[in-house]
This record gives sequence, structure tokens and C-alpha cells, in this order.
Amino acid sequence: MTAKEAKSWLHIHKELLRRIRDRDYAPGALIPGEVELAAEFGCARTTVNRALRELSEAGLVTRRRRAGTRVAVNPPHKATLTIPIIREEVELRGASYRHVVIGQSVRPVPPQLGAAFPLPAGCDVLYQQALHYADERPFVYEERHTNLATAPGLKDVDFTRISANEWLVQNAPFTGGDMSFHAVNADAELARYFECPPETALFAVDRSTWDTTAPITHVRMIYAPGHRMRMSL
Amino acid sequence: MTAKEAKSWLHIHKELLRRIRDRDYAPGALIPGEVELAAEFGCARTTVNRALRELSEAGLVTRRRRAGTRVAVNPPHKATLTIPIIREEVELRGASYRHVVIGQSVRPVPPQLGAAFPLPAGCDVLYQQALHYADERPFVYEERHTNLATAPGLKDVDFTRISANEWLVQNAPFTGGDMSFHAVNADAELARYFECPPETALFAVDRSTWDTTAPITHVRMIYAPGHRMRMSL
DNA sequence: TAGTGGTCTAGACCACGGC
DNA sequence: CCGTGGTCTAGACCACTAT
Repeated sequence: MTAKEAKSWLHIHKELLRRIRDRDYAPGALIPGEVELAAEFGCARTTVNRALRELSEAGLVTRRRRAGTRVAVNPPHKATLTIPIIREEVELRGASYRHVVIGQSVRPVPPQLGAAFPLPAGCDVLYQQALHYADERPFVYEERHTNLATAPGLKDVDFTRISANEWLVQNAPFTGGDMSFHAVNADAELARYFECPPETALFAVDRSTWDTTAPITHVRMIYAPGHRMRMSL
Repeated sequence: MTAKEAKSWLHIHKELLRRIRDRDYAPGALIPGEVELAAEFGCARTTVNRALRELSEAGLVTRRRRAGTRVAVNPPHKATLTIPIIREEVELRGASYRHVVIGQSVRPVPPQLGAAFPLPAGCDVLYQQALHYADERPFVYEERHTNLATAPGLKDVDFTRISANEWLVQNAPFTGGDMSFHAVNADAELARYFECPPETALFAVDRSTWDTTAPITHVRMIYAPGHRMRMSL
């Protein structure tokens, strides 16, 4: 209860973290209120609030008015994953980047996309296939459907110079989206692109993005054999 | 420049978001300083600071002392992924959960884990294999190496009642870790577990966690054919 | 050196939700 | 009802860094 030296919210944050990890504050237990902690640390309540808010956003404590702050029973560990532009992902590995447009056409929206791309049947979308290289080795195969209505100027872009990936990120800001990871067996086409045996297990990412109302783009990216998507906790 | 009605940081946050999305603040451009915005919105600088801090944490703007606040050139989209306990992941799907311990033994740390599990060669680790079921259908195969030194009481746990997954989350808090996703072909053993053809592409997650100094556990989880790991943006 | 963001303060009011 | 967290204020000092 004696006044601590530390005045910054970071110090308080770290100290509270320690108390949670060391079970000084047991899982599920009620921890002291903001005023009490402010008194203990000898700082303003605002400062304690900042520290507790960070803990709350990290999921380590649960806060409710009147009920107080409790240590989360089993902290839902969260990982943040930054979704890179493929060119940057390649260059980050110290490799040179290049991409090739395999195919491009305007066609009706394929029905199998379904809820992943909720556009009235019969609407035209831009379909693109591309292969991205890292140091001249195939890195990821990309298959994309883009809503022509939500991406003005799309038809005038020279996609041999800038990848669809990169152009859309810079020119079609989205308000929402979802993403899923899964594994697929290489078919004949993919086996040819990646120069691997058919049936090789490949890591795949599906991503849909939309503006407030309409879908923007749906993309499937299939990575070269052995690729890992890493993240830190 | 006229005073706005909105006083809350959320209103300011939304308004600034709109200006960025609508290119009122162009990518790379310098946006007004905190004092100027505070004057415009008719609120305290602290409130503007809060709104800008959220934008900064989301990666939409870059802030530097003296240099001011700039709109990020190409916003690095981030997704947060919550790492569930397998039982919760199953029950969230409305399925019943069950798990079976396939094997358990103490053995020297396998060298192929390498940097993923930095323990002196020759140290003993607990090796476990388990199969998790959703509605009596195999859901995920788990293969785990756990450092006996950092998990006291591990040997006394009845892992047929609580999964290693769950016990470790609740009893071995970690300070750091990493995770990677990839795809593997089913070998004979996995094909038998999942009742699928050999070579089927399976989605796999590797995860290592450590305390301040020593590694705690390394786990590989291989999901049933067709599994997708979803997240929203 | 001067301007910008980062933080802290002491106080205040309000919203929510156990009691 | 009333205690708790959520937020806002007006002011202050400091840290960093472009110029």
C-alpha cells in the first residue's frame, strides 16, 4: 500500500501484469478499483485507467461498471497478424519480386463463390490469375474476382506493371472483410506452376473484402510447397 | 473549421476515418495537429489525442514528434486472431467435445525441433499425442513436447480428464511465443486417424511458447480434412 | 531551438448495472 | 440507489526531432 516510485502507466501496466502472472491476483478474482490503485501507486486515476484499459484490450482482465475489474479466468490469447502486400512479403525475405499475369477476363460472377461474394447472379466481375515470384521461383498463385462496380478505373490499369493485390489495397479501401486459411492438394495446373508433384499439400488463403454495402474483391492465394505463415504471440 | 457538435473521441475517430477513406486527407499527407483539431472539434486536446492514438494503433496514420501525423501510404491491414482452446473451438460450433490420449512418454528432446524448442540436447521432455473429437468425428490431431522443468506438477495430471492444451493454458502462463500455419500431406498414421486417403492436404498449426527464459511447450496441431481457420478483418 | 506528440494531473460528470 | 468504470477538461511538463 505504500506509494510506489513509478508514475507512468507503463510501469503500472507491467506491475499489474506481474501480479496476474504470479497469481498475486488469482484468476477470476476481483482486483482493487481504480481509486484504490491510484492511491497505492501515488498517481492520478486517469493513469491507472490507461494501464487497466490496455490490460482489458489484451483480454487479460474483464471490466464492468459497478462490478469492478476481474482477472480473466483463462486469458484468450490473441495474435495480431499483419496482412502484407505480396511484393513486400517477398522483399522482406530479401528476395527480388516479379509477377506475371496468367489470365484476365470479364465474366459473370461464378455461383460457387456464394456468400463469399454476395453479388446478384449475372453481374460481371473481373477474373484474374497471376503468379508471383520470389527470386525467380514461384512463390504464390493468385486467383481473384473483383466487382467492377466498386472499383472504378479498374479496367484502365496495366496489371503487368502493378499487381492487382497492390492496386486494390491503394485504391479500393474496404470497411470490412474476412479471411480463412486452409490446405489444398495441388491439381495439375498448380503442380505445373510450382513444379511439384500433383497432390502436394499447399497452404491457401481466401480473402473477401467489401465496402459498406457491396463486395469489392475475393481472392484465393495458394503458396508454394512448404510455405509457412508466421506470427508472434 | 466551425465547431462540431461531437465531443466524444469516438465521434472524432469516426470523422477522421471518413476523411482518410474519402481522401479528404490524402495518403501520405500531413493532417492537422492535435491543437488545431481540438479547436475544430471544440474539445480538449486529450480527446483528439485519444482518437489519433487509436488510428495510429490501427496503423492508419503514422505519428512522430515534431514531424506531425501523416496518413499511412498503404495501410498495413491487421487482423487479430484469438487462439482458442480446442474444446471451446469445438463447442463454439455446437458440437460435443471429447479427446483421447494416444500416447504419452518421457523422452529426450528431439533435435529436429531445433530453434522452435531451444533446450539443451539430452534434456527430457514430455511427449504426448492426442486426438480431439467433435461430435464423435476426429477434429484435430495434436502432437506436443513439453519442458518438464517449466511445468511443475505436469506429471501428476490426469490428461484423460483435461487436455494438455487446456491444462497448460491455465497453469503455465507464457510471456512469449510464435505460431505458424502450413499445409501437410496426410501420412499413413494421419490417414488412419482421419479416415481419409493418404496424401490428403491437411491444415496444420505449429505453436511454441516460452516463459521469460525457458521454453514451455511446442505443439503441432493437424486439423481434419477441409478445415478452415476463419477470422474477420 | 522551436514545434509536435506523449503523458500526467486533479477534478468533474455521466452511464451502466449490481444491490 | 449508488459504486464502479468511461470519459472529458484545462493545464502542464517532457521527449523527441526537423529545421
